[in-house]
Amino acid sequence: MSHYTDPFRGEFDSLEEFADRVSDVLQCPVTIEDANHRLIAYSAHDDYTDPARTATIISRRVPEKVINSLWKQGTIPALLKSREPVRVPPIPDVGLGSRVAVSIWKNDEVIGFIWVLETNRTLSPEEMEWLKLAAKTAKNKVLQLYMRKNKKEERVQELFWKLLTGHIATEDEIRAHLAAMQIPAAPQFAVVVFRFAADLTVEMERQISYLLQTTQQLPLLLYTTDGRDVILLAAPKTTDQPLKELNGFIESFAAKMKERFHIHDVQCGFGGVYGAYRFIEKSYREALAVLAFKEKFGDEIRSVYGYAQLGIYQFFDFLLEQKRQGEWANPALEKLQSYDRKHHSDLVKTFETFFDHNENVQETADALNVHPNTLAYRLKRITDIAEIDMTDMNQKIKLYIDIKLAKYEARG
Amino acid sequence: MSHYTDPFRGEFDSLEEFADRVSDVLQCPVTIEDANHRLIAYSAHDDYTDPARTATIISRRVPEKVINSLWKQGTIPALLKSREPVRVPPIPDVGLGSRVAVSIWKNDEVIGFIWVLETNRTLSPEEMEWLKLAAKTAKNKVLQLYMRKNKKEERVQELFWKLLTGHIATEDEIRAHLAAMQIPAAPQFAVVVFRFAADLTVEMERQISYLLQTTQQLPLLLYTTDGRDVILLAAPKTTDQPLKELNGFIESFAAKMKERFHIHDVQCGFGGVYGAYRFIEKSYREALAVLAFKEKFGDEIRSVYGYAQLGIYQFFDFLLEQKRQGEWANPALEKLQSYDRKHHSDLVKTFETFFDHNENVQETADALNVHPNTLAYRLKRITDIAEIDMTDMNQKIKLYIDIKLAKYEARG
DNA sequence: CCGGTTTTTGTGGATTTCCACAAATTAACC
DNA sequence: GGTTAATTTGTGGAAATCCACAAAAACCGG
Repeated sequence: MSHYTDPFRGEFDSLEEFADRVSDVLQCPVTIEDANHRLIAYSAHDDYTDPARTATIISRRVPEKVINSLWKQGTIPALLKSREPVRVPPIPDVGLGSRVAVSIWKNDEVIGFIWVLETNRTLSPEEMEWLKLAAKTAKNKVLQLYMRKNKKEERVQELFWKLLTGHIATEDEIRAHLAAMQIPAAPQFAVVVFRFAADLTVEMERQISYLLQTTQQLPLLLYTTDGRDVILLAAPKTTDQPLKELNGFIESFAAKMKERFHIHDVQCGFGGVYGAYRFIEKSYREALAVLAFKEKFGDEIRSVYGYAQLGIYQFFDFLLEQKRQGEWANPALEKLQSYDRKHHSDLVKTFETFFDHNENVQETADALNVHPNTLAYRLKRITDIAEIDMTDMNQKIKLYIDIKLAKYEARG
Repeated sequence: MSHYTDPFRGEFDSLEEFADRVSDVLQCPVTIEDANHRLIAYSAHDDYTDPARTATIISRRVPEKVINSLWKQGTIPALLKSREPVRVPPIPDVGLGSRVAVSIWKNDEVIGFIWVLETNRTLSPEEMEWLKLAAKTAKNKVLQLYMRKNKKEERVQELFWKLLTGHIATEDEIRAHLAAMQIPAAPQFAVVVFRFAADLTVEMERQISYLLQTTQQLPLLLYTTDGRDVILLAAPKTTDQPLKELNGFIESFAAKMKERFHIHDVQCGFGGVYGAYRFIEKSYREALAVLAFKEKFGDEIRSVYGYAQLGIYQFFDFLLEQKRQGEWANPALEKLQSYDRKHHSDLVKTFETFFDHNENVQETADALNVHPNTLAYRLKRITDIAEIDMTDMNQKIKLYIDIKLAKYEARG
């Protein structure tokens, strides 16, 4: 094929026009997406599209489950690796018919995709080459869009930082700014922070951004990064169980980071869920607090992400301060500790573990590798030595808190 | 009988001498006690005494169990009412042989007792009259002792107040003062405060003092009063389970106040058990804190006396302060509360009660008058509405604390 | 007042806890 | 090194919890 026969020569006013042209050439419906699978353009005069394409056009983004399938099935990894068109077998589960795709490149980076739906025909090898050519031709247009988006993105990030640091005071002012940036209002939201093992590289940032953009579990209003942190403003859809939603999102995000990009070691915390924008700063501080605690109490609160689930740790900073200045003694704990030292026993740890496991005898015994009766014996011993009443939740709680607080202090 | 034949005429150098004289006249062992059953004097040249008397002389006070028997059996009440001698049948349980007793009066107040042990004889009516006369004669001598004791008592009380208010700084200085007042050293102690319904009357003060003086459950180093408070420095004998000892003492004190003097409505609190005198002030403050909490959380901590048993309430003042200045929100609690308001339900109370009863299903269901399954249902409801995980002690504790804290704030 | 939802109570059975007692093992102290 | 005390493990039966399912009863919005 020579460039003399290039069917995509000439000027195109818009990407829509270009999509139509490609569609004309290949006699198939065509969709153009950016690197994050957001719809950029699509060919209009098609008689047939599959459900996946319809959904993509309606919501202006590829449905997440479709993206997931394409990842699992290997199409997207292939597109990210090679500039060659890739044929995608149908995936009826997600309403995806047979299609051919190619990635759009700028230097070494993929900045978009062209999808061709093979409705009632199969592309010939020559047509596949044309498609490749189309991808090259699309590059500049897509890039312009990219630049515009990036500019906007920068302004949005600046706004986000102002919110995170509490530099915009009134609710109305915040609303005005957000509206100006086309950021939709949300009845409630929380700041989510992902913290990686090391400072983010450009490559990682792209991968993260990709994951976040393609996530549809819950709307993400704002996004920025800071050193090794990725900071989001997430808006749970239900007022009913927002925490559940956030937890689900975080776990799936972490799972995907691992699966697709082999990045482990992602910590995460999110602050309180609030309904007024002026609490963004607070939610951010809380998210950071969660991360700080996770560093100190790694084991205990591994599966905790939300500030609300931090439970008693929420006021540990206060308590510690109190403990340090005042004479905060817990004779019960001291007695147990001195007993442990003297008899090389593990009463404190036993009690702590017992509570860590929700006072469940079986679980605790397993965790400590002892017989349930041993546990019972030790607990009875604790009641005697520490003079605490195991039927009095109040006293038990106090001891538990003091144990954890001592740990916190030691690691402080 | 005329006063011409008064066998107790003349001067006596000491009460010992007088006791011997009475013993000579009545041909029986004689013991003289003050109003609080402390030994003042006893006749020396007796061939036989019963175990109760021996014990009294050895420890310079009547054993508590003997006093208890004499109260139960009616002797002491009788002596406190009438100036007539009273015959006491033997009480073998406490080693008490048959005896005759008479009270020593000053105006309308009993200031002491004379006990005559009927070893191998029974006093004749005439001898009973002599005994009555002896009581009259003893009055002045006993009174002198009383005055001296009161003077000393005043100085001791002054010292106690200095300790309670932290006006003596160094440990050595405190030790010196206590030694000068003949107050024995103790390895550990706590400040105990009894609070009565109204300001103490002279009469009540005497009764309280009587009870405290005759208590031998644990040594009381210092004693004073303040409005409706009686303040003690108590020294538990065992370092092992001092709290148990203190609790026992308090409960028996309250029981006796009720039984013997029909005084109910005695609140009590005691501070931490410390080993250094400079902590007396702290222990006192803690005791007062316990009483303050008991006023607000009457039901919940009815059976709590010790600061150590206050558990989480210990840091409630502090938390409340935080809550009031910062924005301390618990979305979980708020959701529950709003649900309760909307549906006229009792989820918050249910959870609170559940924890008050140590997460015991049966007990809680009884306390709330509902079926155990109802309780289970409500708890499940709570997990959904408040989005808290009932298998996570940490979150449960946080909610519990916030519930109690809200209560505390409301009553603050 | 009706129809659907929420709440309460009931039943039964598998599982767990609780308790008391005892044997076996370990630690501690002359 | 031997003896006592402390700790761990085992056994068995009564009691309590947990769970699923279902029938009442109460509540609510139209």
